[in-house]
Amino acid sequence: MELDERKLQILRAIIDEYILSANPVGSKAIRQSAELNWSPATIRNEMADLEALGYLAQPHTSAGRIPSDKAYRLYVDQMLQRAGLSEREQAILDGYYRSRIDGIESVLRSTAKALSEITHYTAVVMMPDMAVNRLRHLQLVPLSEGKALSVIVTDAGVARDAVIDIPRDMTAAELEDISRTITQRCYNCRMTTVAERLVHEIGAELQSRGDFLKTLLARVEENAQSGTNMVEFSGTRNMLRFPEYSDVEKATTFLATVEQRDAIYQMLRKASDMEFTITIGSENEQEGLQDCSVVTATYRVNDMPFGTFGVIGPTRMDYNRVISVLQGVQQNLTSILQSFLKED
Amino acid sequence: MELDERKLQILRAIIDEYILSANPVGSKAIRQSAELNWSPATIRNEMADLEALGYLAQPHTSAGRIPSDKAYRLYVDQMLQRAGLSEREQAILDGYYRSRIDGIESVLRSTAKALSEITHYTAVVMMPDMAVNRLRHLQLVPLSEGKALSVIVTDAGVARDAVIDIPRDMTAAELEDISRTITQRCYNCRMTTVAERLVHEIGAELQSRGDFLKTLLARVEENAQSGTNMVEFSGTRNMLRFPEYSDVEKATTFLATVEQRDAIYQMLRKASDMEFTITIGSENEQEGLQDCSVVTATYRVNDMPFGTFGVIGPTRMDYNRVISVLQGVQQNLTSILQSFLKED
DNA sequence: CTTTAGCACTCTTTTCGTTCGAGTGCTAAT
DNA sequence: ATTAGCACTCGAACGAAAAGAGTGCTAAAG
Repeated sequence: MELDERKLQILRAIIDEYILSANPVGSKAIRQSAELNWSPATIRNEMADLEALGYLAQPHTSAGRIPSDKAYRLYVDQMLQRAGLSEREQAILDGYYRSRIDGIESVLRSTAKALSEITHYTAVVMMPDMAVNRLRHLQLVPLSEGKALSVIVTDAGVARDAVIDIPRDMTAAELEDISRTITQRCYNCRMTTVAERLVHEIGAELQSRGDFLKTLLARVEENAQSGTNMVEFSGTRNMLRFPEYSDVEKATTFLATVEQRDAIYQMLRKASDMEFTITIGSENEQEGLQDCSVVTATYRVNDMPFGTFGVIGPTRMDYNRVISVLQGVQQNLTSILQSFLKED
Repeated sequence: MELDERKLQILRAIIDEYILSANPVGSKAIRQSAELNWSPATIRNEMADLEALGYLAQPHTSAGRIPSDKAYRLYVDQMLQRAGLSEREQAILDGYYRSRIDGIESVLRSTAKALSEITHYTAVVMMPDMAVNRLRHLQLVPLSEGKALSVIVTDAGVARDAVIDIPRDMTAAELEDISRTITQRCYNCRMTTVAERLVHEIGAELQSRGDFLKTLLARVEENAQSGTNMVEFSGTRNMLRFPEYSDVEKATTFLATVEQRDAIYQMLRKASDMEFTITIGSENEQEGLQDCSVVTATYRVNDMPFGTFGVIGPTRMDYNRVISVLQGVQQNLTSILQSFLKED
């Protein structure tokens, strides 16, 4: 049995309708909503076939059909219709971008908020991954005896800080000296290579402080990739509006999954090779997202993939709109970040 | 009609029971659970009195009584029994504090997580308010033509950064120069006075860049108090577990209120005068928290109030435990921060 | 005068059977 | 190959009845 044109049309109509209503859709409903001119009986026959092929499922004998994950997969692979941002959507986005913007992270946070407001799903953004960026400045600021704050600034305009231990006899001047030396020597090095370079080139120069430098490097590296707080959510509560989460139990597991930021971060990292990804229901490895779909987009600066953001919603999410919105936001985001960071 | 000893005992028993069960409590239930030796009839009479006095309410004629906000107020004012952290609770807290700690903000985030795990309510922490802190370092790092990143470090070990516009002809050396000058001149000034001082003392020195300095100052000031992301929540989903939020509608409004971070931030700021505050139900000004109670504690470093954290839960929260936990956490937090930042 | 046993009453919650309706699969006619 | 017709299935909605929890009041007991 093959998927002929009619079966596809019917399947599509069912998916469209189900996305809209969240209710199992029957043969009559389809005919009306999609203006298909076959009789309900014919449609029923086709639906039985589609079920046998695994594209549809029936919650119980006397209910309509709901699309399976396999159906959504087909839908997004073959039936997607991309559009741009609507005027209203662009306006919302602009609104967020017009407000105080004081760095990449705040742009990204605003992006998350806009995304969740526009789509009414849960939005998630990954903060830029420092590993691919280049060092612009390292500053060690003395705090108290034995403690200092290390601040790293990258070419992407991202700063990260951490309290570190320093030898008790280290002076402010010495810290300043180390800061300057490292900054000069490693200027424009990728964060991943700062450590090597330091060991090779500076070792001799600052030899007396070898031990300290080693721990410092370890901290810098750790700091650069620190996964905590590397992912920001917005609109998690939107999920509660959907009938699939009217059961508080389900809503709670969803929120628990999301509060587990690490897992989501890993997911986005994996997605960061691809310009777009769509992961449907059971395709999600992450436990607790099996009833969700995740759509991601990766933004770039100077043609380097920079970070990933996305939308999480029920499997019956409006893929057309979500993909359109993500694409639009991706463009907006790219151009804003570009204006921050144009190569000089 | 007065509140004699018996009425108080009964009221207390009702509150204790209601906190535990969330169900209206009747005259029999009380007698059993609290081992009060009056007959149900007597207790009923007293309950009628307590209702007349406004301490109890009846959802409907044939139900038990539930405590009013007024009752909780009496309860927390007169009947609170503080205890320390239990061993289990201290262990949870230690667990969070043992993990990567790379600065005040991460300590605070861990605190929020621990608090929500320990209490099973929603925890909230306010990030330290820079206004009271002193400048340790200001660094301007060039990013691209016309853009730089300004980084401020305070004596509290907190760094804030913002992308700023700079004159197109400004060189890296000049930026470095300005950074050094400001750092030297304003070292250990309160953030609130940095602006003044700059205008008075440095104006002459860096006069040619007067305009730039003015905008820079404005940005610094704005940056120091920037309210965004100044408050961190943990365990908002815990609220869904409580029967008072089994209605998805209510849960949604709660989450919406919380996602409105500004309002909560203002609330915590107001609470930051007091070592502890307890705000019960309708006492909350914030719309959407009328069915919640908020308990806050303020942590100090070097005897300066530094920031505030707290717990949000249903009005029938376990005030005894929450206050005990907050007190314990406050002590732990104070000693950790002190170790970071001891005056030198 | 206070306390308590007893009881009728109220109001919600639960249960259970019935009906209703949406949708199906099959059969037979077109 | 398509479609009209029809019997059948099964959840959702409804409603009456029963159960249950708790009260307020009255009158008796301490």
